[in-house]
Amino acid sequence: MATENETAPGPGHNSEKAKVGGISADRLKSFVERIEKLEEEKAAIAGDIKDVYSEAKGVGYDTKTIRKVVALRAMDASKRSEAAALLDTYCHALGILS
Amino acid sequence: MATENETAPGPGHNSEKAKVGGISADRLKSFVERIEKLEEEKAAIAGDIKDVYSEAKGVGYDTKTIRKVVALRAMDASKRSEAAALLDTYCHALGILS
Amino acid sequence: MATENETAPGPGHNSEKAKVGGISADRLKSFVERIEKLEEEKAAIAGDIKDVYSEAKGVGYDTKTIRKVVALRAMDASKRSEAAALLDTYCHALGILS
Amino acid sequence: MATENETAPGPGHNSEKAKVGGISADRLKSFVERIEKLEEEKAAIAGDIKDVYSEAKGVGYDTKTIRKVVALRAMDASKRSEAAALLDTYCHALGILS
DNA sequence: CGGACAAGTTTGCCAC
DNA sequence: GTGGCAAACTTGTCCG
Repeated sequence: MATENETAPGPGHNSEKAKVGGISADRLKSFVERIEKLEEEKAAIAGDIKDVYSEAKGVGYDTKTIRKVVALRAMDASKRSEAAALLDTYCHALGILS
Repeated sequence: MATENETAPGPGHNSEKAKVGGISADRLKSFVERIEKLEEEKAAIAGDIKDVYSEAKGVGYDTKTIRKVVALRAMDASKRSEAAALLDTYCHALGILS
Repeated sequence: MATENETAPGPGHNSEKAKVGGISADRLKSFVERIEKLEEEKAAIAGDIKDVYSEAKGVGYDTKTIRKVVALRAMDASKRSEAAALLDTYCHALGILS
Repeated sequence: MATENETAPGPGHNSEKAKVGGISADRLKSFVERIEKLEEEKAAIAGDIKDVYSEAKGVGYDTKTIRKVVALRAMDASKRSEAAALLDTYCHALGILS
C-alpha cells in the first residue's frame, strides 16, 4: 500500500456495503458529479464569452484590441490586490494590527 | 485604411460625441464589461471546483485520481455525442428521419 | 510516420555517415549541449538568487515580504509593457502610424 | 514580539534616519535590486533556451523529444553525483582518503 | 509534509 | 486545414 495511488479513506476493514478496496463509491460518485456539474457551468460561461467576442467582431470591433484591454484591466486588478497583500505583510512585519 | 485592422463600426463621418477614429468608446466599454463579468463568474466557478477537490482531499481522497475519473468520463461523453452526431449524419444521408 | 514521435529532418535516404533513422546525431548533440550549458547557467543564477534571500534572512529580513515586493514590481513592469502594446494596437486599429 | 514575523534587523531604538519599525529601507532596496538584476539575467537565459529550441524546431527536430533527452541526461548527472557523494561518505566512514 | 510557486505540457482559438 | 499563440491544467520543486 505504501507506494500505491489510492483514492480511499479508511483503508481498513472493507466490511460495509458500498466500499470496494476501502473506497466509498457513493461518496466518490458524489464528488465527481459535483465537479462535472461545475465544469459544465464553467464551459457554458466560456461559451458566453466567446459569443460576446463574436458579437463585438460582428459589429466591427477588433477582438485583439478588446482582449488586450481586458487583459490589461485584469492585470490592474491583480496588481491592486497584490499591493493590498503587501501592505498586509508590512503590517504584520511591523507588528501593527493583528 | 484599406488594409488596416479596424476596430470600428461605420468608419465614416466621425461626428457623434464619443467616437474616436470611428470607435464608439461606450460600446467598447460595454463589451469589455460584459466580458469581465463573465470572466469573473468563470473564475468563481473555477474556485468552487478547487474547493470541491480540497474537500475530497480533506476526507482522504486522492485528487489526482478523481481528476482522471472526471477526464475519462468527459472523454466518454464527448465520444458519445460524436457517435450520436455521426448517426444523425447517416440518418440524413439515408433520408431517414429529419 | 503519421502518428509517430520523430526527431528527424529529412526522413529519406539515410545514406550519410552520422544519420540514424533520418536523425543527424551530431546536430542533435550540438543542440542538447547548448541547452545544457544554458540550463547550467540558469541554475547557477537561481542559486545566486537563493543566496541573496538567505543573506537577507540572515540579517533579519522577512523573505516573504521581499518576495512580495519583487513580485509587485515585476507586475508593474509587465503592466507597463502591456500598456505600450495596447497603445500600439490602438494605433494600428486607428490606422495611425505603421 | 516573540512569535511575530519580522522584517527587521535591530528591532529596537528606531532612531536612525531611514528606518521604519526597525526596517532599513536602503538595505531592503539593495536586496530587492540585487534580486531583480539576477531575475533579469535568469529570464534572459530562459529566453536563450527558448531560442535554441525554436532553432532546433526550425530545422525539423521535435522539441519534446529533445526536452526528454535533456531531462534524462540531467537525471543521469544527478544520479552520478549522488553516487559520488555516497562513495565519498563510504571513504570517510572507512577512514580512507580525506 | 503540506501547501505555494514555477515550469512544462496540452488544448482550444484565431489568422492565414 | 494548418500552424502559431495564448490560456488552462498538470506536474515538479522549494519553502515553511
